[in-house]
Amino acid sequence: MDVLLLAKQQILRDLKAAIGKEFAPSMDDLAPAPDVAMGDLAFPCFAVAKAQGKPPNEMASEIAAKMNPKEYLVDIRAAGSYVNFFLSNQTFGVEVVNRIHEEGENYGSNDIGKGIRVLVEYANLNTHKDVHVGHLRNLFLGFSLISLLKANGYDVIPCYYINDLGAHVAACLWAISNDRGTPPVDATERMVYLGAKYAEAVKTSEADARVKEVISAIHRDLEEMKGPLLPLWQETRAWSLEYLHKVYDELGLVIDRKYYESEMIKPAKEIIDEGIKKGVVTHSQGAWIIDLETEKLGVNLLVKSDGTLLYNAKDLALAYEKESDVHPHRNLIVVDDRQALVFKQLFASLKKLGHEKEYSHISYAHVSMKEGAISSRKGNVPRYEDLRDKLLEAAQTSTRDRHADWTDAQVRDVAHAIAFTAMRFTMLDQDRKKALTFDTQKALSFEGRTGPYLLYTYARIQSVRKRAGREKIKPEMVAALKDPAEHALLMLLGSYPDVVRTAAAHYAPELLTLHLFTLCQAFSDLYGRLPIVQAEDKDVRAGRLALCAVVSRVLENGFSILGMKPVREM
RNA sequence: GCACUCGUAGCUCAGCUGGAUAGAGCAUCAGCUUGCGGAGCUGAGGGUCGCAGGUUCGAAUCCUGCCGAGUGCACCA
Repeated sequence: MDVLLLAKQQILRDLKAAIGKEFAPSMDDLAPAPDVAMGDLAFPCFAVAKAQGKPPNEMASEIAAKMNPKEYLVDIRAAGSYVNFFLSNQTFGVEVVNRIHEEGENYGSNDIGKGIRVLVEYANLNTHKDVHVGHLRNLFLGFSLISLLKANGYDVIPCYYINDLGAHVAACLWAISNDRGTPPVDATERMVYLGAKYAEAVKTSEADARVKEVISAIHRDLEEMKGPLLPLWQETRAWSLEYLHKVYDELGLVIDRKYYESEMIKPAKEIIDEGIKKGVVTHSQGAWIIDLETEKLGVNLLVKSDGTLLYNAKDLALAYEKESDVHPHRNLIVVDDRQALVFKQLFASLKKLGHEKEYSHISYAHVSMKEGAISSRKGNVPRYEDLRDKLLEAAQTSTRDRHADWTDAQVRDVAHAIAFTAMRFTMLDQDRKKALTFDTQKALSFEGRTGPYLLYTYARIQSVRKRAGREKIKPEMVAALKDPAEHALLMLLGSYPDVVRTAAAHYAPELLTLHLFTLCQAFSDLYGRLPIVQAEDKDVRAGRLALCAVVSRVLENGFSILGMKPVREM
């Protein structure tokens, strides 16, 4: 049970007793106080004052005078038009620390989503294309949403949908088939090669309509699984999938089900045929469409006039496949916001076809590099691997500088954790609807509000605990703590379950990164000013060590949701 | 032109469904180490919350209009 929630319930009960029956308590009535010195939770008296025809500040004094601090509360004070409540370290603090100590890795989890199956589609990369930094936002966002939903008790099934057969593949194969050179063997070089060939094909076909015709014919052949380039498709597809899986593994992504666009062609055609019979799919300008003008969504173009299927058509099939495979209560699709209209069209089209299920497009804005825009048509695309290697190198250098005595393996492991944490944190620590500017210099600096800062704080805590020796943790000793920094820490620890809840409800992992950062700042404040192992008072020392243990635990739990791996030393 | 998203400090961003003096990181300046890890901590300067109305006891937050930026709008994915 969430201790903060219990405390809020108590305050609302007490408020009702003090105000009277006309007051209908709601969790929204309690706001956080602006400053720890003013209290922990605040009740604004404006509404009640108005109802009783009294000035709000008088109302606040009156209510405060009627209330007595007990149970979770240590003090109640009127301040202006607010009644401020101070939570007690003796009761609230001890209980929070006890809960964390007892629940361990489950602290922060709840079962709100029990029995609700959610299918999360993400990591929809393409074959025959390289992975670049923009994709990372999708991968990390998807991963953290999956673990957030799991932490809230949902039955989560992650899947990906890979486009292994589309116009881009046909174009790429055309360029390769014209290439007299020998394709590279190295996995990375192969991806760069495929990307270059694709860019070449786009350039040529834009200038020459005949080339466009040839590529279109290749596409038609592939859809029917025939033609001279089929073996090349199979081979290059295998290169790509091998590479993509290497990336997914490296990033620790979880994927339970795998869908491929090449498998959607047949079912898509069947759905279209059925749609034609129903009169939902109609012929227009040589193409097959679903008219969504009445929904103000334009037209959903399914089949091009050259007879090949568009991505929109195959998405219809995917929806049917996912439904029959998994029977989810809710579908989340993590795709960037440029496809917002496409998804609105998809959902409206499904509805017209009689497929009414719950779908949400979890959109996010694009990633740009501070150094310049990302464009797949240009050669300056920041490749995922290039960024990763740059980060790894920087992390190795700084780790080596700090630990001349470490083995190469030690340095490598820690540098790996630091580099990947830096990447993940940067990609997640922002509202997903806002365009993200990835600043390599900033990411490499590892200072301030960054993943490495959180890791560093965690490592310092481990160091303190190691120094303290193997002492039994005594949660009840936090009752002895008097400093505002210690109290602030208890509040942050107590509100962690609420953050896990809210972050999942809003599909907003940045609420979690923010909370963890704030927790680290609060700990650093305490660490800088107050002795822990060397505290003179035995109880205070035990209380602070208990705090170290539970802060450490909450950081681990948060890291785990975000996919960040803490290190004990760095 | 229409639609969606965004406009908060020099820069990058918080500010959850309206609540007290709008916060953090970076950058700038000034400090802190014979102390548990300085990838840290403390302090200072820096804001007409794009603009104008409206709703409300109360608006960065909700509504309307305008301005600006990004993205999308039939054969790319």
